[in-house]
Amino acid sequence: MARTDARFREAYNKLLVICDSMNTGSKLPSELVLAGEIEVSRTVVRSALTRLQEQGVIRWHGREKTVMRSSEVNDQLAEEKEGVPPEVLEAAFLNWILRFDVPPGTALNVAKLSKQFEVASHTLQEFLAGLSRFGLVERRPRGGWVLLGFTENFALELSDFRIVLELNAVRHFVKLPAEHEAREQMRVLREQHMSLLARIDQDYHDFSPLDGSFHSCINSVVKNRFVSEFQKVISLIFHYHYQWDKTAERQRNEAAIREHLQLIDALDSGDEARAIEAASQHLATSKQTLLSSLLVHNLV
Amino acid sequence: MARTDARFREAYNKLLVICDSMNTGSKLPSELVLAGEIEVSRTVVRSALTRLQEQGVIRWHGREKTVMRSSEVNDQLAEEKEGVPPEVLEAAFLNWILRFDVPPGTALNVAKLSKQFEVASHTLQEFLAGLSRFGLVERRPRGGWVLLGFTENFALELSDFRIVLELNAVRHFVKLPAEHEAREQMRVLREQHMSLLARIDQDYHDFSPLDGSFHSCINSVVKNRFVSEFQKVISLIFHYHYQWDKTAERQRNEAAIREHLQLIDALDSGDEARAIEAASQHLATSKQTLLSSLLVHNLV
DNA sequence: TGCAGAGTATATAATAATTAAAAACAATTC
DNA sequence: GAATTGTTTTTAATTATTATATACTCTGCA
Repeated sequence: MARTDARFREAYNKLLVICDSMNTGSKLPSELVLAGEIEVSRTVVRSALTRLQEQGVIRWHGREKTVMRSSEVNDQLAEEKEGVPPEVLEAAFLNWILRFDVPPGTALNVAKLSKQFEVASHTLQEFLAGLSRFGLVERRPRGGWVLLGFTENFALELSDFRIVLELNAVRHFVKLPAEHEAREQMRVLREQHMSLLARIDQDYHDFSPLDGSFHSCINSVVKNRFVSEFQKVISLIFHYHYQWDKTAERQRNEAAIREHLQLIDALDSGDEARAIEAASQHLATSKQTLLSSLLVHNLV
Repeated sequence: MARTDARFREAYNKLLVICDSMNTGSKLPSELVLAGEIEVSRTVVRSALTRLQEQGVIRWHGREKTVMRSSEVNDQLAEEKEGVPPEVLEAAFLNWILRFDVPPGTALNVAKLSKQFEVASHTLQEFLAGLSRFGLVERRPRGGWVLLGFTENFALELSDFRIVLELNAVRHFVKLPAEHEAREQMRVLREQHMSLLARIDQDYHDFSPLDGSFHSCINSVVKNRFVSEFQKVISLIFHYHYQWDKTAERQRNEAAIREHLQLIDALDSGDEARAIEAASQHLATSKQTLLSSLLVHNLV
């Protein structure tokens, strides 16, 4: 077999529905109209029509396509489930590495991984090629891939890069007018931080999503495809690691909230130097947390 | 045929040489030793040995491999040429886009392009997957790729990102001790700039490589895999565009040299604010040049 | 018995071949 | 002559095949 005929099956079933919606004896529209309706090419419509004629649902002669009977349940062709979208694959892959603590230097087996993540092997191949741009995996001379990160160095460089990007975002942020959307959002975030701080003893687990919203709000002011692409990977990695290292989670989160509030105030004041100072402070803490979580993990 | 047997052919030819270096009647070493010597797996050695026996060059029985005759010219198997290394592919691809002015939105045909660049189609596939991380190409829903850049927006975002990275590098650079390798290099670059400035009227073409060395010297102080990866693409794109826009090249280059010298002095002084100021100035000019070169080109 | 090397089986990844789908083109009908 | 259908060509996704790598078993000798 070559590729699957999922597209054909889907088109066939949709055509059945169209036939049912019409009275027996009436004529179907032209191939082009049907193709437009089902959103496939004429070729697929034609092969579906051929099958319909074989099944006796229609009589097809020249440009006359007459509906002969309404469809039955077993006329339907079984449709296969859709493939996994790339973002899900990315999350699943990173999750796998972090959760099962896959060591750096591990050889990645494309065939095995593609089964594990339930994607076509060439999809995974492409995904790895993309990741190799981030230095997370590397192609071996004659076939195969190796996982390079998360070494301490990788975490260090990632953190440093994050700091560069986020300080840049802060510089943009302080220059925004008060009525800007992001400023609005930040005021809401400020309230949420205050609220969480008041009930930190019980609800310190709620910090992780708040942290995510906070940082993505800051970064949202930089409209840059390169930055966004990186931000996606960075936030995933930080997110997973935070979930991981449970030591002193309450204190850690409380301290982070206070740092966030300081930064929010600084951003509000429009004082760039102060904002950079507050952001640097917080990002340095974040970096330290990531590194120590790696260290703790490697000791286990 | 499936994959090429280049590896086998190479091994076979190397084995012929080894046989020739021994006297007729003497015994070859073990399979494992031969494999180690030729740097292939035992499997390949064994299939080569089988072929050698078929050709009557050796007699092989159990662990006895006796050399029967010395090789003739037509015993040699023709070896195919090596594939294209990935950096060359990257350069060739960008070159193609920029030189032939491939418009944004162009559908990329993997089969055709892989022939054009003389690489395996899956090599190109992987390469495109990598580029998609930079937002230069995009996968279409059902197969195929589209070229997204170089639109004006792409150039803008690229320039902005470059500015972020390079200002960060400058911040690192000013903190370096006087005896640091990069400082040393910068002193040499300063001389080269002065020298070129003196003979700018004739030799203004020589600026492009000097510009490349200058910027890569600055960026070399940031040891970060993410930064380096981006820098590679960025410098390629800027390089190509500069070669392109020939309007006022002499004046443009002279002005750039003066800006470089200002930045070198500022870096030398260790005054961060001054260095950032000089770098911003130069990078802004650079950005403008890139944008106007795009504009000029689109008018043609 | 231990071990070095030979033989065998299985796994993996690169590529060719195949096929579904799309698009381009030509022919036909109203 | 416009719309529609029939046919051919092109394209890329996926499978099948094969070269290569590796893991494992077997054998002969010290």
